[in-house]
Amino acid sequence: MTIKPRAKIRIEEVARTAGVSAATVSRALNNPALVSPQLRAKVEKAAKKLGYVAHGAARALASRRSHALGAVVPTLGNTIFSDAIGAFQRRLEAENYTMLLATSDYDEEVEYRNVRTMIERGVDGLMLVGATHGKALYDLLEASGVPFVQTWAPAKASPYPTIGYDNTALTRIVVDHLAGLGHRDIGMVAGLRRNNDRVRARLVGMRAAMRRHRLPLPASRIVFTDYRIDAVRAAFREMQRRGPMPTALVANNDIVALGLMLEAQSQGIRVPRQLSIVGVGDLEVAAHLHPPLTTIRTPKQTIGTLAAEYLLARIHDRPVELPAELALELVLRGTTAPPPRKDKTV
Amino acid sequence: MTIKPRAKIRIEEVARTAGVSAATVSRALNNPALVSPQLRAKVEKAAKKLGYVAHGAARALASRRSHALGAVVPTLGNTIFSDAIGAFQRRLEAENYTMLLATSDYDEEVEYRNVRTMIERGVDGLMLVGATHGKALYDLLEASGVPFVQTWAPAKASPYPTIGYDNTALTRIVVDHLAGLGHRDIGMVAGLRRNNDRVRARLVGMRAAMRRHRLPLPASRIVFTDYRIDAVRAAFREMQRRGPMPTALVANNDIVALGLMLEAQSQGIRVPRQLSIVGVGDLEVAAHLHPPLTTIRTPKQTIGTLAAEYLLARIHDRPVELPAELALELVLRGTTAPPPRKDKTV
DNA sequence: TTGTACGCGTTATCAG
DNA sequence: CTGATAACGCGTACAA
Repeated sequence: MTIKPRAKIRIEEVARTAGVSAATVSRALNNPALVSPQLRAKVEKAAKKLGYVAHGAARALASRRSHALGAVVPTLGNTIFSDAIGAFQRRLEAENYTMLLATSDYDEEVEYRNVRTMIERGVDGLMLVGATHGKALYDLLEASGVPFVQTWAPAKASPYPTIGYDNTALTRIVVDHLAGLGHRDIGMVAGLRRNNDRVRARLVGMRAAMRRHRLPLPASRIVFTDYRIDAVRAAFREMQRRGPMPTALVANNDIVALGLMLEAQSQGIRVPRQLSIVGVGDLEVAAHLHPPLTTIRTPKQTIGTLAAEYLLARIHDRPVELPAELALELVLRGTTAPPPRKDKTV
Repeated sequence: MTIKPRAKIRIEEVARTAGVSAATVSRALNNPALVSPQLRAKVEKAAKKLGYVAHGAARALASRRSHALGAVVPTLGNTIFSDAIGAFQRRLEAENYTMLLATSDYDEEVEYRNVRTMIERGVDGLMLVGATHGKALYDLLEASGVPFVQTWAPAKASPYPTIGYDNTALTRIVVDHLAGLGHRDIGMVAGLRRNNDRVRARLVGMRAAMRRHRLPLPASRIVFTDYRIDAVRAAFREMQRRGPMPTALVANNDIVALGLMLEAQSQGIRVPRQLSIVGVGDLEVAAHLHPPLTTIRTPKQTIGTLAAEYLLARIHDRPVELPAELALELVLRGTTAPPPRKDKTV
C-alpha cells in the first residue's frame, strides 16, 4: 500500500512519526543490524507509510558514495556492447547500484568529456572499452581516484585493470583453422582502426599467424570497413578489384561476415565452396544464415558482469583478481571448407 | 594542459588561487554572464590549472537539480530500443546532461524498482517505454513530481505525455498493403503480449483492419513468439500445424520476419511467390536480405531525441508540444507479392 | 559586480 | 542501542 505524499518527505518527518531521531531512521534503513528489531520495524513502517524516498544527492554528499557506476562505450549499435552493458547493469541492479551510460562513437575526445562528466556526477566506478586511451584520460582518472576497469582487452594489454580476451589470439585461432583446411591465400576485412585497439590487435595477430604458417599477407589482402552492410559489400568489391580473390576471408565480426556473404551470394560466388568466411561474435543470427556462419564466440555478457563485479569489489574494499584473459571458442559451422582447387579459383 | 592534482580540489581552493570568493567561482563557472570577463578568465584559468571538477552531489543538493535523466527500457537486445536510447543520450550530452539507464526485461516489478531507484538518485526527468503502466508506478511518479515521458505509443494512448506512433495504424497499413495485393488469408506472428502494449495495439489494429476488408482472422491465424530466431521458426511451424499456411504473414518486427524467411527458405517455400512476409522496423539488414524485406520504417531515433527534448524543456520550464503521433513509412521491397493461385497453395 | 552566510538532506562521530 | 550535532561541498539570497 503506497500512500501518495503531498510533498517531499524528509528523514526528519519519518523520524517524527516513528518517534525517534533522524539518526536512528538513517541507521534503521541503511544498517538494520545496528538497531533493535522493534525500532527497525517501527521506522520501516513509518517510512513506507509516508512514502519516504531518501534524497540521493544528500546521501551521496554525506556518505561520499553515489551508488552509481558509469560506463562509456563506443556505440550501442554494436550488440556486443549493448549485450555487455545489459549484463553490467543487471549486475549493478542486484547490488542496488545505478548505471550511468554514455557513448563515444569511437571519438577519443567525446570519451574524455563523458568520463569527465561522470566523474563530476560522482560515479563510484567506471567501465571503459579498450586498453589504450589518451594520457589526458588516464591523468583524469588517477587524479579523481575513481576505480575503473577497461574491457575488451586482455589484462596484459595495459598496466591498468583490464578484462577481456586476447584479440591477437583471436585472429591466430581463425588463421590456424583456415590454414589447417589448406588455405594459403587468406584476406582480412578489418574494422576501422581509429580509436579501436581491438581491431589493431587483430591485425597484429593476423600478420603474426600468417607468418608462422609461412603464408604471404600483402597489404592488398587487407581492406578496412565500417559495419554498415553497404560499406562491407563495397569492401568486398574493393578486394576483388585488387586482384584475384583470396580463398578465405577473415571478417572483423559477424555483421561484416554477413555483409560478405550477401555480396558473395549476389555475385553467385559459393560459400564455402569457392570462398570461406569466418566471423567474430557468434551473434544469434549467425547459426541461422545459409550456410550457418563459422565464427568465434566471445564472452560478451561475462565481460559486463565481471567488470561490474570488479568495480563493486574495489568500492567495498573486497579483494579481487581479474582473469588474465577470457576464453574464446571457435564455433565450426558451414562457411569454412578447404579451398577450391586451383583451376576453380573465383 | 591538465595538471595532476594531488587530492580532491574543492571550490575553496580554486577561489583562493584565483584570489576571489567561492561564490564568485561558482558564478563564474555556472553563470558566466553575471561576472566580469577578466574575473571569469582568472577563475577559469585557476580551475583548469587545479583540475577542478565540481562535486555533483553537493551541487545537486544545493541547486536541487541533478543534471541527470533516467531511462528505463525493456531490453537493450532489441535495436529499436538501443537506437532510441543512443539518440536520447546524445541529445542529453549536448546539454550536458547525463543518462541513467536500466532495463526491465518486460517485467513490471523490475521496472517499478528501477524507476524508484532513479527517483531516489534524483533524476530530473524520466523516459519510459509504453503507455500503460501499473497504478503504483504512476502514483510514484506523481508523488515525486519528476517530469516523465512515455514512448513508443501515440499521445492519445495515455493521459500522460507520450511520444511515438500508432501501433494500431501500423498493422492497418500492413494489412491494407497485403489486401491490396489480393491476399485474403493473412496470418500474424506477434510478439509476447506480457507488459507490452505495442504488441497488444498491433493485434487490435490487425483485427480491425481485417474486419474492414471483410477478411476472416481466426485465432489459429495468430501465433505468439519471443524474438529468438529459434522461437520464431518454431512459431512458423506451429502455424503450419494449425492448418494450411496463410498466403501472407505479418511479423512483429524485422527479426521475426527474418526468422520466418529463414524457416520458409529451409522448407523450400518461396518468398514472396508462395508466401508474403512483412516486417516492422526497417533494420539495416532488411534491405540486404534475399529477397529484400518489405517492412515499416519506424522513427526510432526521433523518439529518443524528442523524448530528451521534451524532458529538457519541461525541466527548464520552456513550453513544449508533443506531436500527436509520428509518421510511419511502408518500405516496399521484395517479400510481398500477390498471393499464389489457389492450386499452388503451400 | 563581488563577498558573506546560510541552507540543501543525509550520514558519521561521539556521548550517553 | 540511541540521540545530538557536526560535517559533506556547493549554490544563492542578501548585503555591500
